[in-house]
Amino acid sequence: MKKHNGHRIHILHWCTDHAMTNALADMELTAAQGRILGMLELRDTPPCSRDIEEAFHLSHPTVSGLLSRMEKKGFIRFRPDETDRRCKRIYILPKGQQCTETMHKTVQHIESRLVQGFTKEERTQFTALLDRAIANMGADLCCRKIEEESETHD
Amino acid sequence: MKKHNGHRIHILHWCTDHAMTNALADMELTAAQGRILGMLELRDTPPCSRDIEEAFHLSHPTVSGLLSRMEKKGFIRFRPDETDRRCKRIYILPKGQQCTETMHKTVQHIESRLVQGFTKEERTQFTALLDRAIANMGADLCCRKIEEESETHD
DNA sequence: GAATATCGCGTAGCTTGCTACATTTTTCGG
DNA sequence: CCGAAAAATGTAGCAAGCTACGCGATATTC
Repeated sequence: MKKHNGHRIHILHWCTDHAMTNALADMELTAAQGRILGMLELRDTPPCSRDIEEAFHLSHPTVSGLLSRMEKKGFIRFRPDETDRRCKRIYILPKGQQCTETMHKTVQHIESRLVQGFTKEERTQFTALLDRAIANMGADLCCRKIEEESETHD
Repeated sequence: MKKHNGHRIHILHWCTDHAMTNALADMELTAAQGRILGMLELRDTPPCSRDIEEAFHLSHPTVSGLLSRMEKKGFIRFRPDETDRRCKRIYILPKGQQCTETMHKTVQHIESRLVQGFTKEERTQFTALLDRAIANMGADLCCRKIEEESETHD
């Protein structure tokens, strides 16, 4: 229908997200929750909500909701920080630990499927063009904070 | 943080959607509502919900919610079909009509910003690679229905 | 040391996406 | 012609994103 690159990105995002959702559904994990679990596993010190917000560029109510659902399902556990009584550190539980391997495999699987059939040069160029497009959108920093610049249309 | 193409697509989607949201905020329109409005304008015959679901690959409760909010804000109006009493046709109202021009300009603006600084060859290749990636994800048909094929990880 | 600012988190309430089920109307088969 | 299937919509309830506001704990400043 629409032949815009924006539309293509929309579809591609939909596909990868959907593939992730499907792959994790058996474990009662959603895509967003899986991503958090994968991050928890890589950390040596248990993070607090704030750390997750920054890592994924999400608002704190969003993270709060995700974590409480993950806690309810037994993937993680909260425990108050010993020195700073404001923050609750997030500990991954065995049930959560078990899912991380599948999670990482799924990410890899989707990654390889995305560029299936691409030559080495095409893969390099694909990544490079995506990065340049991101930079064009003013998000080379990391995404977030683009405001105040969409009024360039005469 | 993550160096996956999947992550890049995630960010890019976030950026384009955010840019659209910002550009339409003044008119009390959200990105999803704007897209629908843009489609309404191009049609000669007023569509029913079903048509919109198919055009954007959305579920009918999603479309239903979008439309009812758009109706509440005075962008559109429902009117029962004369022959088929099941479906309600969707008519764009003047207030909605006024927004479509800005909508289309915004889409164009984002499009050109995305590939800003790309040579003609790079633009062609970018589009081609995106299309191939979409086809790889099993969505060459249009997206949707990928199920039953994410278990290829040994 | 007390007042104030900042930080981490919680809750309320919104939009947009989904699935699953119900309802009504149309269509189709016997 | 009547009953069953299919089609269009509606409703309930959930996940994941957001902003705005509030509250308690820590930090800072005078």
